[in-house]
Amino acid sequence: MAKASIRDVAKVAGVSISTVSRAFTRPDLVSQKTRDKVLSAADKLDFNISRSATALKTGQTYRVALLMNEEITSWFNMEVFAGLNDVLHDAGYDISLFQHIDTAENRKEFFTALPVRRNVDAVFVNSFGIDSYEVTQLKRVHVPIIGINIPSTSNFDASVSIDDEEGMFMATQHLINLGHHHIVYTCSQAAEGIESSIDNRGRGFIRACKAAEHNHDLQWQVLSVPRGREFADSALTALLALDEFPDAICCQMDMMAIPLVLKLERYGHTTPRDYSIIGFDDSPYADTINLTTMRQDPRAMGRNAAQKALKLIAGETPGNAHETIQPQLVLRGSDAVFNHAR
Amino acid sequence: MAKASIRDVAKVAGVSISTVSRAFTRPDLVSQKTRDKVLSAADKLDFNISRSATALKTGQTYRVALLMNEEITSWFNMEVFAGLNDVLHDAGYDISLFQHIDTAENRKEFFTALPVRRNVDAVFVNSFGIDSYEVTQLKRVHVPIIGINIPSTSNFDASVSIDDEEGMFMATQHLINLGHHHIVYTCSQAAEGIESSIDNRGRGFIRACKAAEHNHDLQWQVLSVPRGREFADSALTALLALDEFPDAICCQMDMMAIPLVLKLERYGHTTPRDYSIIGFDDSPYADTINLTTMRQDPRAMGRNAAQKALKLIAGETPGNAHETIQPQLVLRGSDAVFNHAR
DNA sequence: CGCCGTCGTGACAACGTTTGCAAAAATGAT
DNA sequence: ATCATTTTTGCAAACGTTGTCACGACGGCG
Repeated sequence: MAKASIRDVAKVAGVSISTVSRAFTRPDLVSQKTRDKVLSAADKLDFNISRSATALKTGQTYRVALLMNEEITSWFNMEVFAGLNDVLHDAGYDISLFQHIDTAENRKEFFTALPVRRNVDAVFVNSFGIDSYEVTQLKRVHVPIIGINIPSTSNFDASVSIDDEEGMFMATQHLINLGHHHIVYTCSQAAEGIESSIDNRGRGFIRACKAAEHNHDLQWQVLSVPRGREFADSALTALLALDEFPDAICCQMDMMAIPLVLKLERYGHTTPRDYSIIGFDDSPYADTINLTTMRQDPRAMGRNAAQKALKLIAGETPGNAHETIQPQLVLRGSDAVFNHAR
Repeated sequence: MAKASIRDVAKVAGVSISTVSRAFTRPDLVSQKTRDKVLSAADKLDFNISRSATALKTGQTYRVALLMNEEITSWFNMEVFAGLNDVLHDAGYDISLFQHIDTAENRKEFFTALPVRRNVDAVFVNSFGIDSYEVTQLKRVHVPIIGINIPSTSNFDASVSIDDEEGMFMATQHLINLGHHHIVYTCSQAAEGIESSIDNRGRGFIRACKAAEHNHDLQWQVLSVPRGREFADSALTALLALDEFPDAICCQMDMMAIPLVLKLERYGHTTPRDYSIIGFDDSPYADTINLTTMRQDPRAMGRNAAQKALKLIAGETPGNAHETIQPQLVLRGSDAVFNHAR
């Protein structure tokens, strides 16, 4: 009862096991009448097709792996996951998450043992840098590899990324156009050795500032604080320690910008009255606190990546395998034309 | 090359397939020398044990299902997921998420077809009410069912829940003890037909108020707004429309409290100067905005549930199958003794 | 020197599906 | 009716493992 197989169903329905199999996987190939018999027998016996057996026979596991480095519950990661799930769930796929790629040890172990090998049909690498040895190892799983926000995607079968540098360039330019003279970029330090695509944002900031400093009377600087739980507080302290408080702040991400806005308020710095601030992500609460920010849509990226994966699994080549998406400036209330009167 | 089987490895290593199998699953049973031969052959051939084949043979799928109703990326759900993953990943299990249980249609389909049947070793039901028909159906998967924050858990094999009613009772009592006279409870309306454990919080609020209204000069009311994206804004509007602004607000959840604190500020209501407010969850940013709240630890709940599941899968009975956890009052800065002078 | 226990290994039969091939049944045209 | 199609069905051989059983080698013991 608890474990009926296709054989039992066949017996009860009075047909062969092939017919039962077809009734489930290729219903168009069996007559209406037989299908009904099979289905009701299956219902009676609490039967469903076993995915494991199917996987064994067909070679398709109907699983994919999502590798991630950062905190598993981060807003961005979960949206990507949801996007993948939107597409893959309907296609009959399950997604296994691998978060245990955080420490150097765990990484090493993961890329040596490759536990996903022969157990997934595709691998998604989400938002962390990976060195050439790791890429080489990963290739040994012999399934499509899709990168999401990965610095160097050239080695993967497909990828979708945000244009981090261009996005921050635009954000910075917006601040400059508003007439600000003293802009600081706050970011948390890059992890040792591991390059992340988020680090490109700083480059965009610097490029925009350098491009503008000839024409404008512009003072700019980068404030890099240690990564970890307290990075927003560290940034706050550093900001307040500055000789002169800036008239604009450009944040590496909303998770930096949001606490900053809230806490600076307590020190008498109100936006947009006293300074402009811009975030990056358009994450939850950005809207609530009226934060101007660069929007990226990680869920859409997930869906996009999933579609590419499905194509690759089917043996086709997706149209534009490597896609770069431009983030969009979302104007809200945390920026304003710089008041020269001050 | 891309798909070596245990047979190929056996050939290269010059041993039988049984030995290869044992080298992986019961390494203690094969000699050091043979194991090395096998492992190096496996490495050469890019081989890993196929989970599907193992699952087929052993009857264990090494997968579990996590059913959820609410928005997949909600903080709470993701923390629960992370907690499950903490324990289950190490035990060799993968977690498949089922979010497509949102509309009545999808629910019906899910509980009729039971796609998880024969494909998982356990089912977790996370934070949504489920009617008796659905429970009956779910039982037909014939694997352990573990509830997480489910109103009536009696039908499950195990469960872990927050004591929502008692938690909100405590929160309300705290507000009353602070001397507040006019307390409103803001919540989003319960979904039609589907009872959620979160709805118990309202009962705790009412109970605390009723218990206190004889001794204190207490005025209280429940403000229930339509569910959906805009619920915090609706609550804000309703609050401002009140004849008299309350001196204390009790929120069903942090996601209600946080926007309220931020937006009320703009209307000149500052906490704790003008009113006290208390949340429920201790979600991200609660700390940033200094919100006093009832903390629950969903990640720990996930781990707890996972351990129970592992026991059940192994055929044992977990110690206390049904556990209720008390949330804790986290005192921060959004509450104060009511200033009678006002 | 024979007996027994232990250890390491191999043979082989499952586990529950899918699928190519061929046979049987139903349908249509004459 | 007959024959030519087309639709529906059954047979049987995989797919890649695990686990039971049995066999040989080895060492200790009487």
